[in-house]
Order: sequence, then C-alpha cells, then structure tokens
Amino acid sequence: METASEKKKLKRLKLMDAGYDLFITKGINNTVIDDIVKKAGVAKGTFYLYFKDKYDLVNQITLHKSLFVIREALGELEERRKQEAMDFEKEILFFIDYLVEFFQGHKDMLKLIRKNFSAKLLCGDSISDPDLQKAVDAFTQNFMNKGETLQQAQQTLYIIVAMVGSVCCDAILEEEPYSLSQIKPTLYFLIRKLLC
Amino acid sequence: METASEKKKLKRLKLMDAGYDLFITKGINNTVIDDIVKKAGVAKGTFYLYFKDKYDLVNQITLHKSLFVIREALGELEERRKQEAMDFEKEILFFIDYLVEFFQGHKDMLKLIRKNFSAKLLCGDSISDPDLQKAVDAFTQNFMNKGETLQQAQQTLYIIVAMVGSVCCDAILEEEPYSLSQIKPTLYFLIRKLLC
Amino acid sequence: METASEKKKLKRLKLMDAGYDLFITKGINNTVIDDIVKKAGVAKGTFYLYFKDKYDLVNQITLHKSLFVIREALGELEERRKQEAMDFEKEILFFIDYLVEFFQGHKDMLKLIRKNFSAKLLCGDSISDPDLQKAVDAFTQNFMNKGETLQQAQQTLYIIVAMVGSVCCDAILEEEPYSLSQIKPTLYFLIRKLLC
Amino acid sequence: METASEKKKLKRLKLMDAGYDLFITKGINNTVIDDIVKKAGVAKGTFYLYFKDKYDLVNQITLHKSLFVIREALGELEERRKQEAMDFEKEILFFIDYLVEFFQGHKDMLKLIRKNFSAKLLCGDSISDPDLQKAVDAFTQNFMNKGETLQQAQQTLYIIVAMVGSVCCDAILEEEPYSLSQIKPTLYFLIRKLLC
DNA sequence: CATGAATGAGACTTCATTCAT
DNA sequence: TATGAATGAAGTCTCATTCAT
Repeated sequence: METASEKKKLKRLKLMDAGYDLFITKGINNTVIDDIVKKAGVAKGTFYLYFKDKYDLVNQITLHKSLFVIREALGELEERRKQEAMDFEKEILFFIDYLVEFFQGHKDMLKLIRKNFSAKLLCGDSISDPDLQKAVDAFTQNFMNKGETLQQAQQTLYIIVAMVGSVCCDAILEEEPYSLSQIKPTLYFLIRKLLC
Repeated sequence: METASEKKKLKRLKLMDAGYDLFITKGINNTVIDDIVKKAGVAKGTFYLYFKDKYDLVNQITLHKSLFVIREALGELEERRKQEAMDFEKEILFFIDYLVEFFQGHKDMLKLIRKNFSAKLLCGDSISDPDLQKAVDAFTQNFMNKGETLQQAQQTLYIIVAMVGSVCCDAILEEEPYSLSQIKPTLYFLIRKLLC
Repeated sequence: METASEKKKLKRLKLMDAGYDLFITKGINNTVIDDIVKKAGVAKGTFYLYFKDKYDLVNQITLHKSLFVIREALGELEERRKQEAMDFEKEILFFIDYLVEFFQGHKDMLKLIRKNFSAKLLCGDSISDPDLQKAVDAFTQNFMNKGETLQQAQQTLYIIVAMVGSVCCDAILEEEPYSLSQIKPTLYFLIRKLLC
Repeated sequence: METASEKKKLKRLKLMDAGYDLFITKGINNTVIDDIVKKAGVAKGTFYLYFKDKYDLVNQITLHKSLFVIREALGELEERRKQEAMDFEKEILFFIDYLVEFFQGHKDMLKLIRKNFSAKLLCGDSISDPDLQKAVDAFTQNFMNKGETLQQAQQTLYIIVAMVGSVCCDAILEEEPYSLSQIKPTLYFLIRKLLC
C-alpha cells in the first residue's frame, strides 16, 4: 500500500527537520538524540530505524540543504540570464555572489554545513543532480574554450570555489581576519584574475 | 637541581606531548583525560592545574605546533636564499611548497591542527612571533611594490594562503576530489597568475 | 503478569528502599548513587529516570516516611479512643507521646527526616493526606472551643509541635542538654499549661 | 616574642572572617577551602595548621558569632533595665524579641548558625562565658521563685528558647507556615502562658 | 611556621544504543 | 514497524589533604 511508504518518508522528514532546527539552534554537539525524537514526536528507538547515528543524520541533512542552496543559486542565475546577456565572468561572479550573500543571511546554516559543504559537490563526475551537472559542465566548457584541458578546467573551478568557501566562512562566521565587506573587493578582483 | 618553576614547565610540556601523541593517534574525541594523564605520568587533578579542559589543551597544542611548522618553513627559506637568488614568486612558492610537503608527510598533525591552523596566523597586525612578522612584512612589501595598498597586499596574501590550505587539506587528508599530485600543477599555476 | 506501569512503580520503590537503608546506615553524605543502584539491583542510569538527583530521593523518602509515621500515630490514637474516653489534653499528649517514643526507638530514621519533618506537615491548608487533615481539624476545633480563632488555633498547634520536635530531637539524637527521660516531665507539664 | 603569637592569632581571625563571609554569601557546601584561603590571603596548607577541616571552622565561627549576638542582647537588656523597671516576664520577652529581631535583620547569619545555635548555649553548667552565666542564673532564679526546682527552672528556660528558635527559624528563613509578623502574637502569648 | 603544587579517589551525570513488548 | 524503559560504560571535573621545600 502506498500509505505505509509515505508514512515512513514523513517520519524521515520529521526527524531531519527536527534535527536541522536543533543543530542550528544548539549546535550539533549539544543536541542529543532525545531532543531530536522529542521534537519530531517519535520514539527513541524509531530514530535508529532511519539513521545509523547522529552523524548519519547530520550528513544527510547537510547534503540535502547544500543541494537545495546550490539549486537556488542556479535557478536565480537562469532567471538573470533571461533578462540580460551575461559573459562567463559575469555568470561565475553572479553565482558566487549569490551563494555568499545567501550564507551571510543564513549564518546558522553555514555553520552547520561548512564542514561538509565542500567544493567537492561541484566536482568530479559523480555529481548526483542532473541540473547541477549541466551547470557545472557549462562553466567547465568556458575554461576549456580558453585552452585548458578538461581536467584543468574542472580543477580551476574547484580551486576557485574552495578559495571562496574558505575565505567567506572566515568572513561570515568570525569576521576574522576580515569582514565580508572588507574582503569582497579583493576576493572578486582575484577571481577575475583567475578567469583571464 | 631543577627549580620549582622548571618542574612546572616540564609537567606542562609532558601533558602537551602526551596529548599530542594521543590526539593524532586516536583522535581528539576518542582521547579521554585519563589517557592523557596516564601517558604523561601525572595525576588527574594535575591536568586541571594547567589546562581548563581538553579543548584548552587542544588549542594550546595547535598553536604551539602551528608556529613550529611555520618557523621551520621560514628557516628553510632563509637557507635557500643563501644558496641562490630568488625572486618574489619563487620565494612564495617555495614557502607554500614547503608547508604542503611537510603536511603531506605529517597527515596526522594536519588533521589535528587544520581546524585552528587558519590563514589568520599569517594575517593582521597581531602576529605574536617577531620572526614571523618580519617574513610576512617582506611578502607584503612585494605586493605593494606592484601597486597594491597595504590592505590589498595583506588580503591577497591571506586569500592565497586560505586557498592553498583549503585545497591541500582536501588533497592530503581525503585525496578528494583530487590527490595532491593531481592538483598541484593547476594550483601553482593559479598562484602564479595571482602573483602577476 | 506485571504490567509495565507496575514494574515502573516497583523499581521506584526498590530505589527508595535501598536509599532509605543506606541513608540511615551510612548517612546521606556517605552514600553514593553507586551504592543505591547496586543495592536496588538496577543500572545507574535508571536512578536518573526516577529521581533528579540524590537530594530529590532524600526528599521523597522523607515525605513518604513522615506521612507513614504520622498515620501510624493517628491510627493508634483511634484504637485507644475505642478503649477509653479521652479528653482533648489526653489525646494530644497521647499523639505526641506516640511520636516521641516511636522516634526514640528509630533514631536513625529521626536523623534522616528531622530536616524535613517539619511541623509544617501538620499545618496550613495544604495537607495532602485526607485522614491527616481530618485529625488536624479535630485538634484545631478543640482550641477553637476554648475561644481561639481558627488561625490562633492552627498556630498554637504548630508551635506545640515545633517545640516538641526541637526538644526531642536534641534529647533523642544528642541527649543534650537533657536526655528524653529527663526532659519529658517538664516538657509535658508545659504542654499542659499551653492547653489550658 | 609577642609578635609571633599575635601574628598567629591574626591569621586565625583572617581565616574565620573569610570563612564567615563566604559561608553566608555562597553557603557552606558551595565554599571550598581554596576560596577561604584565597580570601584570607594565606596558603592552602596554612588552613590546616589552624583548623582540622572545613566543619571545624564552621563550628568555631558559629560559636563565636552566637556568643557575640547573645552578649549583645544581654547588653541591650542591661541598658533598658536602667531606664525602666522590668519584671521577669518583660525581661524574658525583651531578650527574646531582641534576638528574633536581630536575626530577622541578619537572615544570612541565621542560616549559617541555626544548625549550631542551639538552646544548649544557654543551658547546663558548662556555659563558658561568665556574663552569660550570670544572666542565665538570674532568669533561672525567677522560675525558682515560682516554686520550681533548679532543674525544672533550667529546663523550662531551655524549652522556651528551643520553641522560639524553631518557630522563628521557620518564620524568618522560609516564612512558612507563618511569617514572623503572623506568628509573633501567638508565640508571645504562649510564652506568657508558660511564664505564669 | 608557611607554602602551594601535586595528588587521585570518587562524585555526579549523560546519552547512544538495545530489546522486550 | 514502533515504542520507550533500561542499560552501564564513559566522561568531566572537584577538592580535601599531603608533603617536600
């Protein structure tokens, strides 16, 4: 029957939602399984039917939320493209800036997923989401048009994303050594240099 | 004969050494205070005479080891300079490469200090070590010679270090998405671009 | 078969019994949670399922035992009333004497509950036990028959009980400044004075 | 030499003062030896040169403060006697009321010494202070004038003090079951009854 | 007498995980 | 599948007391 399967999915989601709320509110280490099942309204044992342990839940939440944000950014980029012609540099910077600004407004979320939101999401041939894959391919193609090999192109994209991620986590979460507004001009200037 | 003050310092060091060994062997979370004091050969209460808690010890170890490594790299650079003339680009790449190769050979140490070995160690005006400060000033001066302001120069240095740190942690600790040998050429190529 | 709810109550009681035995044998401060759970035959965590901490257990035991003793005294009074006619003074003194003699024979118990077995158990309008309430009301009524207001009557009863409690704790537990047999005549003489 | 002996007494006093302040501020259980020696400005080991342990200190402080308060009350009584003729009942009630009001204004002190400020201070033949002994003798004599034996007189005094102590500790420290102002009239009324 | 670093037993509590129902 | 009572190992930290200096 369909209902049973749907109920299961619902419980899974309730646990993920409860976990997400608690993790960003109290931190991962300060959240215990009891908190999660209480908030989700299920019994303690039920948790272990759906997740191996707390860190399994963390990983699944992280993956879920990361994909959500990236898809949002790509969606916005698509919208913008319809309104004005954008060259490659403009597109990359728009995409990056969208992510950066998003996390600036969602620090709690950034704190949670930073450990797992690695640039790897955008790399390799193992990207799970087709839309995402298409977007990455488009970016990569642009690098290749400049004479890079496929691998060089992929690596360049990865390095840029890693750089932005590292610098912006510092800036947003700790405002050290520079706040986001302080570092942005130099950061974007350097990205442009890399895109030449 | 040892003075009382020397004995105290010795105990401190013994605890830090014991902690370091255990942290890199078993991981921070799997190391308990009992392990540390047993290995250091002191009583449990003694630990709390010197450190607030386990994480205080972690932080002090991290700082200690980070400074040690950076000082090593600077020392090697100094040696090299005596042997051959080096321009700015060469010096920066030598310094970076020394750190990268060092951590490649000391993965456990990298795992431990990565969280705290931030690029910040090299930034700002609050650098604690005079030798380190001098070296950073020299690097910064080179960027300023290219027409950047002091702040731009400092930020550029910070961003490069952050980029290298992020990429190399992935490469060394997880070999994902690229191993160190795979990513190095592209990484160094991009650094050179940024130094132009 | 036992129901789950009955099993829970049983565990609670086992913990209270174990705690009571240990507290009167070794004292509260010298009894540790480990002792209690070991004696009760449950796991340590189980203790915290039923009680907030050691002092929560102490309080619950105290209340439980106090009510038990008072109910005993009232029961005996009831029995006695059937055998002979008793005026108010006689009843009060019988009730008091029962408690005093009981505790003389149960010094350990007195030591445990003295801190919490306050005269308050017999006062105010918040008495939890209906039988107890009825008995108190009867006593109070007698004072009111002598022309006191309700509050005066309640306060007089409270003061007598407080006086007896204080003097007898000294006498029974420390035999200082007077032993129970030494002080009793004067104490009861003074009570009679107060009842006039 | 005199100085050495005086220095010792000074240290003793500093420790007692520090202990008293901390005990009434933080409570006995929450005060550790470290707090005391730090506040007194001596080394930890020194504490054990003067006191067996924390509870030894508590007892000595309690005795010291109790005597101080009682002497104050007797002094005030003496003053009052000079101004107006007082009969026995008036004197007893004045003395009691002075103590009660004093503790009402020094709840912290009451909390500390209640456990040890027993009526015993005023009883027996072991009173250490000569002034106190004289005053107690005078009170006792009055009871004997009414036909009581020496022991009855002493016991009556003891019982009254115990009663007042018990009731007023409840009233002042917990305001339960009655506040001081609520219970005072009935309490003093009953004392007068006992003095008849 | 005075010091204070060192001791280490032991206290309390937490919480991931299991398993009988 | 779902439950939640029970588990008990593991963990951190405290603090009275000692003793070499």
